Amino acid sequence: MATRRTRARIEVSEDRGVFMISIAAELADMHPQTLRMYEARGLIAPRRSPKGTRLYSQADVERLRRIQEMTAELGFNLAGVERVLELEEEARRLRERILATERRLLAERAEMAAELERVRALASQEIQRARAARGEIVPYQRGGEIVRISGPKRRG
Amino acid sequence: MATRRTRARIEVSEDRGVFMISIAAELADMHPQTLRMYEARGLIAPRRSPKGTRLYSQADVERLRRIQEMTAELGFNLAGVERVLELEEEARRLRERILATERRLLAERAEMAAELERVRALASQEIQRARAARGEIVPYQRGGEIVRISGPKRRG
DNA sequence: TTGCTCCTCACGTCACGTGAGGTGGC
DNA sequence: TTGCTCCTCACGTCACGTGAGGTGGC
Repeated sequence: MATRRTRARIEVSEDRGVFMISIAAELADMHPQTLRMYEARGLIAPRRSPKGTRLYSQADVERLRRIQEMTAELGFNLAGVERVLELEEEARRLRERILATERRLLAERAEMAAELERVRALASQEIQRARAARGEIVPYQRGGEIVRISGPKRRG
Repeated sequence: MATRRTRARIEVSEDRGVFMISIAAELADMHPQTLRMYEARGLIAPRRSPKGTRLYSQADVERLRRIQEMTAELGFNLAGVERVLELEEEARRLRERILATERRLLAERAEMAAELERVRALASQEIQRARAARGEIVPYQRGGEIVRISGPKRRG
């Protein structure tokens, strides 16, 4: 194998427990004891090593930072933090649902427009066929008539 | 005027200031001083009489009850209460928007179905006209041909 | 005068964060 | 041994609720 010139950044799953409590506390700018307290209150649930040591994931640290922001900067108590986290999650889901519904609206519009186009084309064909019904040859310039969606109907 | 047998319930606008602080406090199950404190913190804004007496509306009392629930039962502090009230309002607006978008989806579907029907009817008419073009009489039973939305096209 | 209003100040309580103290395994 | 982990207990601080105290107008 060739010698590596650049170091690859280690890829770690967001949910994998990788930080022991002292590291997680430092990353979240909290006291380690505070993390234990939050766990006792059910605000955070780090994994444990086989020996019982807490292992915090990237996502855990992210959550801790959000909690830190709410308690230290915004002044919420822990009961409020729990509810706010729930409500923000709910708002996120609602926004997703709005996006999905709006996308569906656009998709159905396109679908219906295509359907209308198809129906118009078919109608045009049928009219051609009806005109040519008795073996007559229909001149090309008279055959381009199209049925319009709306507005006054055109007469040839 | 005839004597009234039944008393009409007095109709009061939701936003009209009608309760003095002692009444509002009793209705919200709070200490009057607590209401003054909440006002100082910007959590509630009762109107004032010309003399300066606070006048709480039905909506104010409703809001106070919600706050009372959040502080006394759920244990939020006031910073949390403020944020939760905001987020609940946001969730309410998002849900409204979902309903509006879904209603619009249904309306557009109906509109497009009607449009398709109109185009099909027009096409049918054109075909009739084409067949009758040279003064021929088109028998009624052959004239009912319709352009189909989808599926294999029918041949007469 | 009584009972309300207005206001400010102060105290008690409780939640929360953190420090201490003692244990155990790399 | 050092420095981490685990745990429980206890204390300091701060927010919040409420009581007290003094004022003023129906």
